[in-house]
Amino acid sequence: MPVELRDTYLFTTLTDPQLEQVRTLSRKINLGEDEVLFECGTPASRFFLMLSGQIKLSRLSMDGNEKVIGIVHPGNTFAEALMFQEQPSYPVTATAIKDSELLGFDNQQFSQMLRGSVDSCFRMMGDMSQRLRSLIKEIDDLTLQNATNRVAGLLYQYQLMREAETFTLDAPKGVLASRLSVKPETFSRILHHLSDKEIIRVKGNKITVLNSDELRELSHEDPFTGTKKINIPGGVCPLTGNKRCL
Amino acid sequence: MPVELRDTYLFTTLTDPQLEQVRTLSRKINLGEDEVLFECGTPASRFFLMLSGQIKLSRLSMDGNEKVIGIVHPGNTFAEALMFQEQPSYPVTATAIKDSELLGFDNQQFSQMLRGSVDSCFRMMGDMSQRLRSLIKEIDDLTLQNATNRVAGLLYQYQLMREAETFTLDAPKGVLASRLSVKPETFSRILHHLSDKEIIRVKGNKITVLNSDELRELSHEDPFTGTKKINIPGGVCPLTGNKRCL
DNA sequence: TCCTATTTTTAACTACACTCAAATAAACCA
DNA sequence: TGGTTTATTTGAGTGTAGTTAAAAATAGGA
Repeated sequence: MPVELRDTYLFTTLTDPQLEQVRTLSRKINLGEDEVLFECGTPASRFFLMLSGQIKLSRLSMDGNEKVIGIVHPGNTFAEALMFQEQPSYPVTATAIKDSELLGFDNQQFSQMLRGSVDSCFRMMGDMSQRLRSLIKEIDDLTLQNATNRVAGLLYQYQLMREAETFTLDAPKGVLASRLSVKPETFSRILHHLSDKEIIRVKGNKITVLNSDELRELSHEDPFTGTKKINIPGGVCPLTGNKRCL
Repeated sequence: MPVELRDTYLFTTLTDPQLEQVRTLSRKINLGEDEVLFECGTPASRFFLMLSGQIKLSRLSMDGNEKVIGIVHPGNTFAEALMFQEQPSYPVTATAIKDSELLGFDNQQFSQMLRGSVDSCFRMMGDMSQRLRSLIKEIDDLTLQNATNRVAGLLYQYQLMREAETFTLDAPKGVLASRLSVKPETFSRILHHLSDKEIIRVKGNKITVLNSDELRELSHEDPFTGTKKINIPGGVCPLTGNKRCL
């Protein structure tokens, strides 16, 4: 199904004329695999809505190591938060990892339109708030969880999203590894290890979850809220009866 | 100097009557050292402005490890982004590490006021955008920089902010260590090591920078923009002539 | 289909930062 | 002031994930 402008989180509160205005501001962009949309450090004048394909957002360290900060899927917008900075520059490089179609929106013009719609401002703020939350979770993962926890967490998320025991990893393992801040070799070893313990079965990029409970346990995620379990002294989550959750 | 409401980033665009309204919504809060303002996972109904003291924002892993996500200083607001979530709950625990005074603002009421001021919405979005950027930098630090780089980065930031070769670490070393996701022992060892190389001199919590260039080099920060240097294939930062920077 | 290029896996080894333990230093309070 | 607690430092040993290298599997093109 094609992505509809009005179904996009950021645009749902717009009136028809506003939506039409937004449509006229947008420019269609096509990217081939491995093509770069923008590079880290360059001035940011547009933000984007994915229509199809897949894009990775990444940073490169001085010694040449790449860290994938995020993977963008159809229906998602990205780089919109930069609109509100003085002299915005992209903090990541965006590279298509599949042939992709997207819409680009001019920051200035969109910002102008936002001024006419407090509702859209609130949408935007909800969106940014969500992103902040997920980045905090990410920092939590990086600092308080080990590599196995993170891999388990990824697989558990896949299982929840696909609502199936068997699913396909939709990005190359190397990219997923970098997303988790783990080397490809380590990622491979961990998958193997989880196989040995009969928690999952791996066949190429197809994964079957054999023991979902154990996987969730390893991922330190809360079953009900789908969020990270964290230890609060004496605290119990009012929703789940589990230890209090984020 | 006491913190003035109208000098606070979030409130500077408010009109006098709006500011007065905000003032009436605020409630003064006093915290003693080690007192907890809110706990991770509890429902969030207010956000805060620091007037004096110091507060740490932290998370606890299942096995009891603490990670300090941030340290809040007078003049800063925190937890305001939660206002825009459906059923907001604090993603961190806030604990005073010095006796502190703050103002609490009711989310509902403040949100209502925001609807009357697009300018303030834009302030808020600028604020959140900034926070997003700093969290991305944080993830960069955690994944692409080693412990020494991070400690050097912290010291370099102190030096820039204080505009002095000699400065005082304003939080216990253990807290700073956790802020950097490093164990206190490792933090201590790295300071010692930097002393040995005559890059800094350490005397209790007083640090003197002896070799600022070397410190900056170790921190991988860009001298001009004050932001992280990252490697972009073939790219040079137009501002600094350095490798392109974030 | 073969051949090449890329990705993934396996294996042996290494190192950075952690753990554990104890000594020292600093802060706190009676 | 002395005595207790807490924070910091130092030392020795360990483990997790990274590095290096090479084999195996997979994908892609002629």
